Amino acid sequence: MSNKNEENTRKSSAYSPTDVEDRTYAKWMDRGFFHGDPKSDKPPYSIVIPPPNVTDVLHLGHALNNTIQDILIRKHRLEGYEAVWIPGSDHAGIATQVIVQKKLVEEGTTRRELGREKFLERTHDWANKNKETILGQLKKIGCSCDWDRTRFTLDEGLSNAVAQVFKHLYDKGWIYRGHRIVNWCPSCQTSLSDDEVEHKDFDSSLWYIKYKIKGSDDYLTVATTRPETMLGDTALAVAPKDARFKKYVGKTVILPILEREIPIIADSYVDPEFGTGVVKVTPAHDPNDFEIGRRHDLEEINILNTDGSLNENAGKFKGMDRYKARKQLVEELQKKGQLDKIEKYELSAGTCYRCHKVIEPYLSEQWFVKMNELAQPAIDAVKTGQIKFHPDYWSKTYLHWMENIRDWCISRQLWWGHRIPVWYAEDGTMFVSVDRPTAEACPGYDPETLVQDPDVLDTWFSSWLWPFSTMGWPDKTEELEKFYPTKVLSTASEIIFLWVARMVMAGYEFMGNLPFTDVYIHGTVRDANGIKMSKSLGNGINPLEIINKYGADSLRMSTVLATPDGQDPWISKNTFEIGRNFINKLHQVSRFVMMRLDGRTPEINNVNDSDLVLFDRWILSRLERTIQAVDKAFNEFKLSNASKLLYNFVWNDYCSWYIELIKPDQPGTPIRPGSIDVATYTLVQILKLLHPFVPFVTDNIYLELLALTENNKEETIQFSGWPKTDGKHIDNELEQSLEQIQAVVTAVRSARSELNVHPSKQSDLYIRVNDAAFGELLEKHKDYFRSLARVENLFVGTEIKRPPLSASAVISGAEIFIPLEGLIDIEVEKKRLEKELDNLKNQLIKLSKKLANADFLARAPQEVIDKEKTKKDDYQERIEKLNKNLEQILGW
RNA sequence: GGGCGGUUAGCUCAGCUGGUUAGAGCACCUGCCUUACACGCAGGGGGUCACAAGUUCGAAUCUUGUACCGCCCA
Repeated sequence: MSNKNEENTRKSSAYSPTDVEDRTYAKWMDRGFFHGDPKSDKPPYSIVIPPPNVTDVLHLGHALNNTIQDILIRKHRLEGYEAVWIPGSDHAGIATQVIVQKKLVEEGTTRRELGREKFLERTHDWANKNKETILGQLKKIGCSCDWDRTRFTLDEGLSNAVAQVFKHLYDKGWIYRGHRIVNWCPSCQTSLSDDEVEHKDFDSSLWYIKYKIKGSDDYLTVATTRPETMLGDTALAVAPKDARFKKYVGKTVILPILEREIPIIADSYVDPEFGTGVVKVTPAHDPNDFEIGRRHDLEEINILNTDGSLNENAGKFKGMDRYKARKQLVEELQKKGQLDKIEKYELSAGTCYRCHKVIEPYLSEQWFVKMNELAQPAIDAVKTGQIKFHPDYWSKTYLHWMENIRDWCISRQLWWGHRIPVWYAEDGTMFVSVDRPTAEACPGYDPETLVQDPDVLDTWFSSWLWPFSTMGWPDKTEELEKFYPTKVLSTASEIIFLWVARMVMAGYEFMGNLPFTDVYIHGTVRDANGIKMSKSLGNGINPLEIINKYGADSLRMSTVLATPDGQDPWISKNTFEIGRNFINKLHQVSRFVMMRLDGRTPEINNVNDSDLVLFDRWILSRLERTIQAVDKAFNEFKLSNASKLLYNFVWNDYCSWYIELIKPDQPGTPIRPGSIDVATYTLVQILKLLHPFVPFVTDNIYLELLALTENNKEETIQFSGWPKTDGKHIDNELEQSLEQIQAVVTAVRSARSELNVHPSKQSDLYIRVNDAAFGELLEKHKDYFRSLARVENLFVGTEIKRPPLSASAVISGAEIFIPLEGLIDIEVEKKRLEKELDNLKNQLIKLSKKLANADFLARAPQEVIDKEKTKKDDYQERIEKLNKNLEQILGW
């Protein structure tokens, strides 16, 4: 078998995409086809790319996401919109800085040794290199981005936008600086916003620590998941109404080990049901304790250094890592008899979304954005349907977050990013300014002595401006005028909060309008076992590897076909064979059509309705139906559906039936002119419909066809117009007629195959029809379907007699006989008919029961009852005929 | 603990405004290098639609509950 395959591959004319695709893309770029012109009269259609992080090489998730966007862009470009897709990349603050820092360590240095300026130079170099690679990869996929508009979140223009926004919000009182508990990543050594924290479950313990009450031998026992934070305790708290502890409130306990004296307080935050009913209060290391601390005016003792080690407030544990300190501290408590017990406990702890290490709640000075007022218009936009999510259920997730929104911590203790536009004088006076304040802006101070805030802003503080900052905001550009708001934002669900929601808020606040009207949320790519593809697991598939092997068109088509709308696709390497096979099919059928033009000029845009036979009208009907269905799928953002509709239309209707039907009986004879015209016209429509999905192969075939016409100035399919349909070719009756013919063909094929008749053997065919009209239909078109059923002579009529030693088949409205003297095996034929008979009898029993049910007859709509009755009659008739045929066989 | 998805053929998925003999691709079996395509053609086998109860003349489709898988939030 494998030898045979190799042989076939060798002499195969299979489509080979790799050479075609690079050449084609270069031409598209050269001609500037992707440029969106703000001066154009065409209606605008714009998308901004979710900027890939400069740390990311392209993975299948990007391939999917960007294929979706390219499909939408190309579809609308075809439709006559002025389409623009703005590309770019994100500086990815923490992620990038962490990687570059690691490299420095490998080189035996650190960022602090290098200094801020040098470090930023290094990082820019590294980012630039990656940017090139990533954008190059998008080009390989075929993305039709407007590359002249490529932006980077740390661009001068975008940086200016960021500073403007900061000042705007500060002036409005919506940005403030505060001493708050934030999420601290000791590994990345920066704060994180709540949304950058991922909760994970860990097997951990609950430690029960005994605190001795001053001036008594009593102890209060406290359960904690982080015993080392005890060192920062400044109170114990109980529920105000808890009778067990009422007598202790107001007294003090001695903090074990450090021997500090701390008060016992009552606070309604404490849940008397949880643990022992007594909690330790560590205002500097727990957000709830922080609140309690503020209410009771407690001291806030920070015990951690920025790297997660303990500081001087931790006494003898100073300098020790948090986990090492925990172990020693627990041992010591045990020795002192102050550890009551240890219980197993499943702990849900926050981890850093970049390095995945456990974060620490940490008290520090940070910048925050007040979100409540920003959120309101963004909530309304989704509630009123101005912005729609696809699938719709994501709007619930979005609204839930928005309605419970919390202030956004935007400062990061990093170097890589937009520096916070705030300057301080020595006396602590603060100036918020887009650039270093001028002398007028800081009266009484020398601007040169002002020191800028050392921190940078959250990466997302630049990303949330992306839909308009990329178009030149805050300047009033013609791009903004033409292309804002954008149409669709396509992304995975992970960044609905981090990014999508914030863009909506920024859109309303700074542009006074929504940033996009539709949010398309696609699934997350998983491997063949359903595991999320990730770098660390090494189960990812490199899109470039797939492109090299199968071509970008295959990658795109396969990915879209395999991605159920709204669900996670499971993709393995052979998923891509589907696309490859399909593209080859398209290539082959195009070759066939062009070969069979026989010098005719191909029909590109119109078809002459006056010279059509049944099959021609049928494929046109199917075509229009498909166009309508595809349009509907696009309107509903069901791209996978659209791709499947096209796949089926091309493979089944067009290739398997239509092309086979128009092939002449005799090899070498030209195809009927009317039919070859319909074949080329339909092919062109197929190419247009498929172009968004498989841009390379369709553009090339289109141009090959065009080259055969006189009107061959067009250089690409991209602006050639999206197929339109007024439905005038749609004809139900016609489609039914063809289904009848297909039923005959299938019945003959099935009988022959089951009787093991060699495909090359031709045979006669006798068809006894119930009514003359069906007979006429078959008679009239017999030349067309003869070859499909390997028929030599065809006899049709209502009075046809069964020839001796013939195989038979019964379909609705007709009996089919195939004389097979010498070939027919009576036993096999008998079994065949019996099987079919069984099948029908079972169906008939079910139907009869249904029709005997008085309730059914009384309550079901008449239409349904009639349908069932007709069906019953049909089954009964076929059973009778089958019985008769079977009897005849037994007589042979 | 709360919310959202999912559970249909060996695998990945359609079908879900209730009425079809429950479909497709891959895989499998049989035959075929048939005038584009073996990355192909033709034929075939394979599913009590997770489970339970309910609504209904009728449920894969609607309701409720249960189980399991996944995601998000706390």
